[in-house]
Parts: sequence; C-alpha cells; structure tokens
Amino acid sequence: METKNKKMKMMTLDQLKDRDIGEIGTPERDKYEFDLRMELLGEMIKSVRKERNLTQEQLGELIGVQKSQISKLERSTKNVTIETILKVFKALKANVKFSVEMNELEFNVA
Amino acid sequence: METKNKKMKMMTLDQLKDRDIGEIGTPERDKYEFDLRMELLGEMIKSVRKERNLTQEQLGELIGVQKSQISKLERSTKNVTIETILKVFKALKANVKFSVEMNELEFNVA
DNA sequence: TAAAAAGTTGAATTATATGGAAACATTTTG
DNA sequence: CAAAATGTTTCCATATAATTCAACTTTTTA
Repeated sequence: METKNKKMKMMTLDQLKDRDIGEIGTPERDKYEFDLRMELLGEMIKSVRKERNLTQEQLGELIGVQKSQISKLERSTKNVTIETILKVFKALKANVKFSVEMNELEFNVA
Repeated sequence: METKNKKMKMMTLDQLKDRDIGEIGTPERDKYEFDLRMELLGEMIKSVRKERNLTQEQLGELIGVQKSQISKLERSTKNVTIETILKVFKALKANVKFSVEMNELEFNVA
C-alpha cells in the first residue's frame, strides 16, 4: 500500500490517464475525462489524508461532517463543488492550486 | 480596457489578493479567501472569453446556456461545480489545471 | 479468530448550483 | 444622441451536491 501510494505520487496525471483510460484521442478518453478528474480528486484526498495519518472520521471532525461524507468524497465519481474541495484540503493543510492555461499564457489562481 | 486586461494577466494571484483584500494573516483575508477565488475564477472566464473575442451570448451558445448564465458565472460570488468550470474552459479551448500541494510534494491533477 | 476500528453504501433530506425568461442597465456605434 | 449590442439582475423551476443516519463490509489488532 505504501508502495502503491508512492508510485501514484510519482506518476503524472497523463500517465494515470494513459494507464486508466487509453491514449489521447480515443472517444473513451474524452468521455471519461471528467469522471477521471473526480476519481483522482478522491484519490488525492485519500492520499493526503493518509499522509496526515487521519481516519475518515477524524477528517470529518475537522470539517464538521460524518465519516460517510468523507468516504463519498474519496470514492465518488460524482461532481463536486469548489467550496467542498477547498474545505477538505484546507483541513488537510494542503494547498489547492488552480490554473487556466491558454496558448502560451498562463494565469494562476491559487 | 486592453491595458487593464494585460495588467491583470501579469499579476500573480498573490498580488491580486494583497491589493484587493489585504495582507496574509488578516482575518479579512481568510474570510474572503473563497469568495476571492470565485471572483477570480469569474475574472478568468471573462479574460479568456475576451481573448477569444466572444460575447457572453456567443460563449453561451457554445455551451448551450443563456448569456445570463455566463454573466452569473463571470461575476457571481457564488460557488461553482467542477463540471461547470471544465465545461466553460473547454468551450474556450483553455486548459484547466488543478493541483494539490502538501509540503514539498505536489500532485498534479490536470 | 473475535472484537474493534475503519470504511462503504443506500435511502432520505436539505441546501444550493444550474438554468431560462424577461426586464433592466450599460456600453458601443452609426 | 438614438439604436443596437452587450451585459446584469431578479424571479422562478429543476437538478443535483452535500449531508446524516444506520446498517453493512472490510481491515486491523490484541
């Protein structure tokens, strides 16, 4: 598990994508693009939570929600609100960065 | 307007934050952290849309929503869903990157 | 291997994001 | 300045994200 985690951390998202849903350009890839993001977001939360040595219940307490909610955030393929993401990572003392890239320009929204 | 846009693009978010809501550590800053993010997200959308020379109505057509919806996304202080963000920037042919940073480690969710 | 701890799931509820329509306001342009 | 274009706001409906509770499953540990 530890090994698996470490490996994941070292993989770029593109590598994950290639592994999990096929090369760029295939219809499958486009279709699951968003689900993948959500999946990864869940994985991220779980990863960081583990890193902090917290149980879902403890993380829940930090935020003020039940453990079941954390579980859902970690494994759901559903859509999520920015507010929720920020709330969770703030509790985990992790920084969320957000950037929009267009051509050569890149604006960062941290 | 052109000048204003260019200037904004050149500013980092931290600069924007400092200018708009005060230095790090002040309660005001923490309090408006999320609102600010949303505000900036709106500004991003507007910026990129302008860059593409689209009206709100045109962008709306690309996505399949009314111009009023675009207006709301651009100027709302409200919360937004990941799906919505992706949808908008995809229409704008811009790339959204998402990353979570914790200590020295950084995982990218692109 | 049994008990405890941690995580998952489903059903139900509440809160709120998405969205349309239309009236209004602001900006642009001829 | 008047008309046209663009953007904003409000009211409203609908969809769905956030959340709880409790039962259930899986994992850990003594």
